[in-house]
Amino acid sequence: MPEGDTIHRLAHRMGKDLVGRTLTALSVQGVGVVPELAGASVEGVEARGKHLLVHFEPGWSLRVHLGMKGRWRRTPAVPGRGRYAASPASVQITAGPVAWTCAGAYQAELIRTRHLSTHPRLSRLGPDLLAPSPDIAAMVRRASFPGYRHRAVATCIMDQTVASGLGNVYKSEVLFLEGIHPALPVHALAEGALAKVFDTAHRLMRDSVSRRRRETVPLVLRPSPNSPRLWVYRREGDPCLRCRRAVVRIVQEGRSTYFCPSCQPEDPPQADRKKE
DNA sequence: AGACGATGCGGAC
DNA sequence: TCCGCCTCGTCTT
Repeated sequence: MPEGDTIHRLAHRMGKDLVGRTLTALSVQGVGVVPELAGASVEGVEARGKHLLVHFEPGWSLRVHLGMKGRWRRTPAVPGRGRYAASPASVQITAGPVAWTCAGAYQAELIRTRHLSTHPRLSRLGPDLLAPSPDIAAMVRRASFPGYRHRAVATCIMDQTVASGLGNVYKSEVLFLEGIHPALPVHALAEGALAKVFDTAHRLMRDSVSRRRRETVPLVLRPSPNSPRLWVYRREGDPCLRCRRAVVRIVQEGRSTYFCPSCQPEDPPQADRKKE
């Protein structure tokens, strides 16, 4: 489930495995052999939004974006007998006793580390919601750009150039926790509401990374082990965990959004409703 | 066994 | 705003 929390969790695990080690082998689909990388050491593993970066010692970096279907697996390094050789891996990093193998990545490329700051994808990303203390004011500013203010808040907070790392699951969960109807345009929100949305997103995703599990409903509110771990996501027709009213699913720009019509009213009294 | 839908993204319209 | 991606887990026949 690759949203930002998944990628940051992965970067942490991969970093513990690889940082300081020497490459035994590296293959990136569609990329020829880079002679400089033979025997290179891994300097760092980093997540930026939904992008994973692996930095190598002679000034090269690997950038991988999983898209919806990509997956990483940690496997024992078995020389000459890749377990996943049948389905060509997007990426395989082998160092010492372990290999990290990625299948089905949306994008994978090797680039010069010094070119990262001008990379067409990376340079457009909004501040990372999983930074230790994310620049929320900058996110709010980006969401208020002309042309963005009239978009539905749900669509806006998923835009990776506004804030990076948030995906379709947290989109619904965060708006539920903030009591905001997903179809409201950004300009209709109460003062400070958007900043609270991003702050809540930061805390939810940070907790997911540290707990190694994506769950937004606190344990004390879950009577049985089978109780839902998410407030509204993928719970269409099921009772809202707060008010028991049926959760609704709408499609916004081709993506499902789940919300509770009672807890997230379309006409919140606190909203600034001035006409434009 | 087959249908369906999904966590994301960009290109076409 | 819609669709394709050719992948994979889950649900239905």
